[in-house]
Amino acid sequence: MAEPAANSGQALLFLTDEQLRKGIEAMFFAYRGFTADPDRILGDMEYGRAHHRALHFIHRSPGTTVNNLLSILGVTKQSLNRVLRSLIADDLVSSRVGRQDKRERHLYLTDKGSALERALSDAQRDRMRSAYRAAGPVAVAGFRQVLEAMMDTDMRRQYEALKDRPA
Amino acid sequence: MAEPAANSGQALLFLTDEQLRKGIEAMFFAYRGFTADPDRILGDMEYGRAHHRALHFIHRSPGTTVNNLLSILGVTKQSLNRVLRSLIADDLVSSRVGRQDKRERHLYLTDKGSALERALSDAQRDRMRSAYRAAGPVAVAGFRQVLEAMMDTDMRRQYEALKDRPA
DNA sequence: CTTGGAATGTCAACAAGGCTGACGTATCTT
DNA sequence: AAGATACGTCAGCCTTGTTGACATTCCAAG
Repeated sequence: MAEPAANSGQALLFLTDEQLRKGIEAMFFAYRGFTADPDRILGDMEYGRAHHRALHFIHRSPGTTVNNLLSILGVTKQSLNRVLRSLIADDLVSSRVGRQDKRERHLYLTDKGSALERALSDAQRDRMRSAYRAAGPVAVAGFRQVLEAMMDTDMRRQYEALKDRPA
Repeated sequence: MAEPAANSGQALLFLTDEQLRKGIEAMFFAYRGFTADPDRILGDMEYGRAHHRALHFIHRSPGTTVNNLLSILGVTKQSLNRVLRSLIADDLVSSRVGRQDKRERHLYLTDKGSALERALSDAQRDRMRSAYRAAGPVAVAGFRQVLEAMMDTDMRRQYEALKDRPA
């Protein structure tokens, strides 16, 4: 067990290795569910989960730059570039040269890209909604609290920056 | 917004698209943190996340068969086989032909395998523990509830089967 | 007892999507 | 004019997913 009996030994049972292991396995199985629906939709096309992530965050922050997206997704530019190239080639994403800084490319979803993004996020949201509904508002608050505490500080900053955006 | 105003319009604010989106993004960023520490350890070796998963579940269910592991991990047997082959070659896992059914291979961790499994799960547990501690027991209960509701039914069965195992 | 089907596991080859390294180009900043 | 920054791209590697083909073993029907 992880905790010494020094801590008045009663309120800390949720920190036992056993409880932590259950949390770890719950994370593993739940994440599979979390990605399953969009993956199913994408499986029929030439795209994958990486494309979904790019579409999601471009949707969230229209006009974002490549560098910005890079730091949110936490991948290398070569990796992102491969994805973006195909999205742009297929007219799901448009890339516009920056007005102030012409080195930057600002990314936007096209109508076609918005449609796919919506289909994917609808599927994912449906599952999330039914999980939320089943668990109830108190559980949901706890869910978010634990997840936020689990992030790296850098990621949490990215997350917080997006969190309370208008829409 | 997702919910019609029909539902007495007050207790269901946690089911708005906005709230669901935050949950989705929290899942994304938290999962990165969740895997970051073991990944860092594995990055220095010739192994990856797939090896970690195999070690974890063999540790959990010593003597499990390949087929069993397959259904837990949700990958094809060919994919798992590659991982197992290297783990066996490096003497982290031992594979014994079944006594009753000689088609089956029963999998066990060697001492070396146990040591690596422990190192990886220690790292992951440390992060989980500090997240749990930061969020508190009520939040943790909610966390688990939502995750369980998010799983596919098949996965939930796998999860439940492991959940209350002795050790 | 034999034979065919089902189940288990292995090997081979391919694709997606990460990674590093190196380089070119345009643009901004000093 | 020089250096830094933003972006794109080529080449090559690794992990980890996929399908297809095949060997072994078990079991049940004839």
